[in-house]
Amino acid sequence: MAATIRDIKKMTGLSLATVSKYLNGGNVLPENRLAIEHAIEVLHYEVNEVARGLATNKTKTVGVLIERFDNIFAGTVISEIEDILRAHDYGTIVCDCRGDEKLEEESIKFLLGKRVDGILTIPTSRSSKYLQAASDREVPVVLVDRAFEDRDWDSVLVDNTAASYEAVKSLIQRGHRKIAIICGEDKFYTARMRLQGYFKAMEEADLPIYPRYIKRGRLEVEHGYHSITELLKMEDSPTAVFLSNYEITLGAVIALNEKGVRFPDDISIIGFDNMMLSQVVKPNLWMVVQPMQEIARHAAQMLLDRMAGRVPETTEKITLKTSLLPGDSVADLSIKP
Amino acid sequence: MAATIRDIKKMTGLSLATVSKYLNGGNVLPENRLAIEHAIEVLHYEVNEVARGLATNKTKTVGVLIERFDNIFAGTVISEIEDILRAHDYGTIVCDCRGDEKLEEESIKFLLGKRVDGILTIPTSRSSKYLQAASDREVPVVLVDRAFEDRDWDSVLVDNTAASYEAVKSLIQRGHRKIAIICGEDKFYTARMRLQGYFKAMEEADLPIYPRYIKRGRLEVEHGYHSITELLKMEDSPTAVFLSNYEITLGAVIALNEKGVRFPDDISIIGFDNMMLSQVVKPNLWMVVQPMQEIARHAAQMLLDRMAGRVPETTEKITLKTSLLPGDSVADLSIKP
DNA sequence: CTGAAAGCGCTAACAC
DNA sequence: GTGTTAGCGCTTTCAG
Repeated sequence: MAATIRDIKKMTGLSLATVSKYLNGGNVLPENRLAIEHAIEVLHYEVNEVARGLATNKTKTVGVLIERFDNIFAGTVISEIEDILRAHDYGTIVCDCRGDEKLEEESIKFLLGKRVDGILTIPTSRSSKYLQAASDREVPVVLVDRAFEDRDWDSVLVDNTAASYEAVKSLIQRGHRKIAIICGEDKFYTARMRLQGYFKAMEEADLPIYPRYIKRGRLEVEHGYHSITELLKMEDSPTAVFLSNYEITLGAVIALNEKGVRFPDDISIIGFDNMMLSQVVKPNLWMVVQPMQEIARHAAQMLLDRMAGRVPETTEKITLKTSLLPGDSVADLSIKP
Repeated sequence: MAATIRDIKKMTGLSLATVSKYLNGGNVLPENRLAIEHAIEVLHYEVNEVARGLATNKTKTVGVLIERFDNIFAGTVISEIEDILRAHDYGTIVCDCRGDEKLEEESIKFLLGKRVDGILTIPTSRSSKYLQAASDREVPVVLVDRAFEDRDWDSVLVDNTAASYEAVKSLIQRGHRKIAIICGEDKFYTARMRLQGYFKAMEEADLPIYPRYIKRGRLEVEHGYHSITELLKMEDSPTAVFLSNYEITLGAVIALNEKGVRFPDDISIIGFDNMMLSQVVKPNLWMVVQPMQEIARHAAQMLLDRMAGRVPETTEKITLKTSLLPGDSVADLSIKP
């Protein structure tokens, strides 16, 4: 059996309180300090975090709830978050809900049952109701990437509207007028924002908005694949398509490759979220890139602050900027009118 | 404050033992059962897993330690593992060590400090020494994807030698004789095994093995990029290259694209690990594909068994088979001699 | 089947 | 600065 604080009490002749105090960084006479350190060494003592958790009502673990793991955005962000939290001695318990709203709600309950000290989540549901349980127990929650409209929460987001606006604008500047967008369902915050950016850019340039050029659907490879296929089949095909999410981008590229449709010769495209993909594909893709590390850093820090009791008057919303990575997947129509 | 077992004791007039027994699925008089259930409902009672953990010396959490998260293989496997474990009421605490052996050892200590009931790991280090601490405390460990030669551990692997053998053999069958391999450093179990498969296929076909065609290096995009660049620069360039890992594949494809080297016209390639990539790239890549879901399922189940005390006489090693996904990235040299 | 009581390993008053 | 003591919320003997 592992050594306990009592064993080191016996070995040193000190009291539990003194040992505990040492363990928690309190002041102890130098000689006692040495004695304790010696005993710890000899007995291979290590704090039992569970017992400490029961006594302090803190588990030093945080829950991370996301849609799925095998996703470049989530993977990178979590990787970074985990590192930061561990450096602060927090463990990271992960759950993925696979886009299932019911599972998402259950996962919160699950994490709460594990008594996590805080929760970081990239929401799937449209409503924040599933977070109520955490809120009820005063477990701090920080939203990552997506927000809710039914209630404000502490969150770290990117300016999705601007991201999309700039991408579409750069298409317009290169002479494109028939521009399509393949995006997510309206239930996703990010999808709505990105569509808004599209509208803004089109309106600003006085370009007509055709509903047939707006392809809403699930944020999956299939949606990108089928939507771009449909766009290509139209009599009045767009000259450019904005692929407003990673999976969509992947699906669209696969479809173009399969059909032998060349970009930018036959159609121009701008993708989303994965710098690496931009280079793997030939010609290199124009890409909207999110500052994943920064997102992670801010989110982790915000949660750390909340857990430490540093709570601002109102909810805090941090919005970061995306960048637009140029490639060779957009034709410049303005030079040969 | 959240309701405790004592509150429901008060409300029902029953004893702690009875309530506890109910909570743990024991037999209780129907009327008492009802009373307890009512109290639970009213008080919003939920078991405090931390207190339970202290009493039972089980935390119902497992630690997962991997090299990195933003990696298709690890991401997919963990996603699956987490799902299975959660269904059994286990939480998953993740750590990534970023390929740092020291961090890897510390992470085990960290997980042990969190009192996980078991550990699942894709090792980074060459020696299993870092797992000793877990072993000492009799915390079950299951290795995923990579094994050690210094000691046997329970593990779920794939037959890497066969995977590689088949890939290289399929190149040979298509008339290739000058075949290169870009692989990982010898310190990685998987790298050694994959190289062995290459040797086996070459020897079997009586083909000479040139050291200059064997490019060992870090399992990163850069290694793939630079190695294929060097191979192309040789006077006596290989006609085919086996890219024995996902990052290497990515790097090689990027390099080929950048330099305008066409495959399979200028060089044939077979990649590794990501079906999606196979389709994103044009022409479609030949790919060695690992059964990630199966790996995850077996690993999770094995750990669940160990934690439940089902321990076999000797260590258990499960070896799964990979498959070879055909594409258009390999030229058939045998038809135009 | 139920109850009383001890204890898991640690923290946190509170006295000294 | 140190020791005593009383819990944290639950499980688990052992009687009844």
